[in-house]
Amino acid sequence: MDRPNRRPGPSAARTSDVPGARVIVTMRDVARLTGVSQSTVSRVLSGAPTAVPIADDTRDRVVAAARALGYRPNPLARGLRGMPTMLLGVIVRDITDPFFAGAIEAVSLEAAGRGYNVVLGHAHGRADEAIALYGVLEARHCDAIMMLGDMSDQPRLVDDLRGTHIPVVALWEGSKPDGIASVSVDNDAGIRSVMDHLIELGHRRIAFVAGSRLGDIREREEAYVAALAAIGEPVRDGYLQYASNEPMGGSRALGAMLELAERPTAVVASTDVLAMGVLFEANARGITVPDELSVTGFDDIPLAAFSIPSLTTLRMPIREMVASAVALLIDGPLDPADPSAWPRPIFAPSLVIRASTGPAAGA
Amino acid sequence: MDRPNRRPGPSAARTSDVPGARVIVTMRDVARLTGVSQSTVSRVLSGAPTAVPIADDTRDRVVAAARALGYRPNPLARGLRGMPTMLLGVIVRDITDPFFAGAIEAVSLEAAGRGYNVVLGHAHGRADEAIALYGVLEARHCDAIMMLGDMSDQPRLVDDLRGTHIPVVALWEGSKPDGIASVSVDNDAGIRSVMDHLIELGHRRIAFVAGSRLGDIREREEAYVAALAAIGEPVRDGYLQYASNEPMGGSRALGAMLELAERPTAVVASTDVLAMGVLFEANARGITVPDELSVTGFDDIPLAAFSIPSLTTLRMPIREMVASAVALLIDGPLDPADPSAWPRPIFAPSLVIRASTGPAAGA
DNA sequence: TTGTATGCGTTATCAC
DNA sequence: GTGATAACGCATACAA
Repeated sequence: MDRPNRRPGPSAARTSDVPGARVIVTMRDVARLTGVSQSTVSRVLSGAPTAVPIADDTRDRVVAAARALGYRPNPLARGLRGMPTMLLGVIVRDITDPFFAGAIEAVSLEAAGRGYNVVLGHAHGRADEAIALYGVLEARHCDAIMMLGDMSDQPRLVDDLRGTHIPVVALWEGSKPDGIASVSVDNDAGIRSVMDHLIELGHRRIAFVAGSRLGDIREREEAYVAALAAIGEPVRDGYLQYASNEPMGGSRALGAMLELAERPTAVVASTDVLAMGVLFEANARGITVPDELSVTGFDDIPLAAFSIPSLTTLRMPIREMVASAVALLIDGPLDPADPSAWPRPIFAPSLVIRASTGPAAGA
Repeated sequence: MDRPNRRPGPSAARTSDVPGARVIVTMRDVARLTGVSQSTVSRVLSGAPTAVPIADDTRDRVVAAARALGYRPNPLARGLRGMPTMLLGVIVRDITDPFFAGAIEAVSLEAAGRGYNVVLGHAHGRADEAIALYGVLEARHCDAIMMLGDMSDQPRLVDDLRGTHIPVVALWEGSKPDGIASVSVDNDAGIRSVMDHLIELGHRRIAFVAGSRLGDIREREEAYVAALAAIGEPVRDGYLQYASNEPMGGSRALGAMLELAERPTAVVASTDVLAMGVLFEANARGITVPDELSVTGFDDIPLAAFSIPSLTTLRMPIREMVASAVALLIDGPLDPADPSAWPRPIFAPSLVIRASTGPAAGA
């Protein structure tokens, strides 16, 4: 006999206890107070619609007692019994990326609307890998898991996920199939539309800043190369810069580009955060945007409309994508037996033209 | 006999199963395969240092079997037994605030370092209130709870928290005592130091933009008023603007201030996000920062160094504060019996002078 | 050194 | 209508 839990005594949970040291009140406590059996209490309190009819009188008394004692169901016990935990696991690479922060907000909202809570696992960088997430996963303590961003550089994690028995869906992992259901954005269409926009403005010397968000970014990069090829332009030396997804990355990338003999007249950044850095660096070097240099981003983070000048970018349909992912997870037609039949919705971003793009100098 | 869990049969969890439909393997499965009892498996696998000695041979076989079967401990069951869940509950008002995003990152990192995972509860706005957090709290399913930002406009939530039996600490709630342990920042000292900085630069007509982060913001506002009083300046009409904590808020606030007959020469924004909006609006109206207008923020979010011009602000010692809060929670000297003895550490922000502040025009 | 038995708080399956 | 009772997966007091 052992009782690791603090529990002062059998007749605990009196109204006036040591303040701040409230006690765990279980169904048995409620049952004792009501004078019924614990299983009756369960029937009343578990919310199971009407498994069997219950006397109104009994029900009322139980409810009253439960309230009086301050009864709270123990989700651990419920979970152990196989009930849904109403927890949605979310694994994200980087919370500090405003884009993902917005996505988390959207997930959290969508989840709340369905009565779910969000458990956030943070995949900070490669190093910590699955460690930080282990609990969240092997936990199987969430009813479903959502991955935000491409984690394919963490093979162990992806394996773990694939091996789990609860539904998993990946958002923004890029649209390669890897045995995980996914909801993605049409990066190719997005980049094509900014490129078209710039080309229409007369730009030909268009550079690109790739970021560290992996899957999505790679697709954007490829789309950039393809779009350039489509108008018969080469990817000039130094026009394709790789940076970590921070303002500093964009700043450095532009710095490098400005060293070039043939400077670009436009820079397509693969994320808004990078674009912010590009704008900053341009300003620091006395280059006027958009007169001397056009700049575009991707994501349309909240601050994109307030950069100087405001940023032309691609708006991500975050809410729609998140809603779609949550639906997949919860209303879940994700038949484990046939992953090839899983839907893989793809959403289109929309071009938002603001003040950071203009006609090419001398066009 | 009921079994809500999917479990194909006793000898399940074979290596080659239906892919994607893995099975739940328990200690009993491991025990059966090893030929020992479930409790021996528990002793080996639970990691309890050396409750009692175990034969090396047995241990090895158990470990091997566990690995072969892909055994994962069930945290629900562990939790039910009263073991720590290694979960840290974090409740935050607004993830999309880059400051809080950074804080969450810090918490997540600090928690991971101690083997904890983070469960995020999102307190989006007043409306959803405790609802979204209910699970996280009454759950008592986290070992400890951390509140990020002032939630005092959600009295029900705060009550729930105070009534809970696990340690709770509030970060950035402002330093008013309300029966919850807290770690806060010295808003007064912070604002005093920017005000001193501006005053030294010759500014007298200094305006303030208050934001919606409640507790902290109120203190900053009071400090602003006090600092002005200290140099014998009144709070001029329209110099104290209230805005929601978004760039647009700052933008509108500056707009209003520019209508005034006596325009301010400096604007102290209560957060960096607001300051971004102020910078944007100033630029939109052709007002040069810092020549015609000095602008300051509070928080030092990552983008603050990359605004145009880069923002003079107060750096929040996030990591130190978070570490302190986590220590309080986990190494926890939080005696429930005596809340008045709880430590309430206060950290000082440091002034970071960048390009958005300069001498007052005509000084 | 290992096995047996018990209980954590629930839900679900029986009887009554 | 309601009350016993058996699990859920795990950790431990106790016996062997």
